[in-house]
Amino acid sequence: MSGDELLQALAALGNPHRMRIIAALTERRNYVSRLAREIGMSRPLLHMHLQRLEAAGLVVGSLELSEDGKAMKFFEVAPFMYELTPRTIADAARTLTATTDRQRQKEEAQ
Amino acid sequence: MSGDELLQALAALGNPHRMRIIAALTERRNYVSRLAREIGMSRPLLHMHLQRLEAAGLVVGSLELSEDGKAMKFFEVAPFMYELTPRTIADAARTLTATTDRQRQKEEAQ
DNA sequence: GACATGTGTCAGGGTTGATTGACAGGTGCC
DNA sequence: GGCACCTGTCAATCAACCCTGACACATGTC
Repeated sequence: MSGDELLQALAALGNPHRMRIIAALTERRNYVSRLAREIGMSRPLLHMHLQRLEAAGLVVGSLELSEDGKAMKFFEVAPFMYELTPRTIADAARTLTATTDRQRQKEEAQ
Repeated sequence: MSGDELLQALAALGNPHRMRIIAALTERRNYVSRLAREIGMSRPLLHMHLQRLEAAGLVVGSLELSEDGKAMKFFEVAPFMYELTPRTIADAARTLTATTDRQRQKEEAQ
């Protein structure tokens, strides 16, 4: 596992809304509109958070067609297991390629 | 461990600079100015990141006096161990008290 | 006194993230 | 056609985060 991957996962999990989304999807897979109603979040906002979680590989979504022909995007949690200790963080930091935009700007300016 | 505590730790670790800080302090304890030089970061910026890490309980700092009388703040990593799985995240989410500022604003407005 | 080292903090500006409301498109049903 | 449900995205706004430069204070040395 690369440091960038762990970084993305940690950044995605470090948000109360996204933690609650993981909790909700752990109980059962769900589609966007219903999940938004259940956890009391606007649909565009939930959509954004799900994108971040999916980009981090923590949830997976699949567009399915219900029996009555409606398109419904179902999400479920991806099985993951990260062990966080000073050691694992240090190892991951060594493989970090992610330079911040600010650093990139500086390098390009030279 | 409370959900808020885990949330703060994850938010603190989900940043490349802070991951590198953890990595550097894992090798040896260090004081702020020297650490800033070694990892190529401005001292005020490092100071801010160290504050966040300390607030999350991931590092501990102690103000010591060197032999020549100068005050030096040493930091070292605190031993921690978090196991991240859908289950642990879901459990932590259940004990979350952290409402976002936006939510707090709404509640106060009612 | 000037200089080097260490500490901390502050205001300002730039970038990213969070959030909402409105819009577009699709299907099936009455 | 109108309504109910589903999907997506967009602009605009506000908060949060990130970052720098400059300041103030302390100590020891030349």
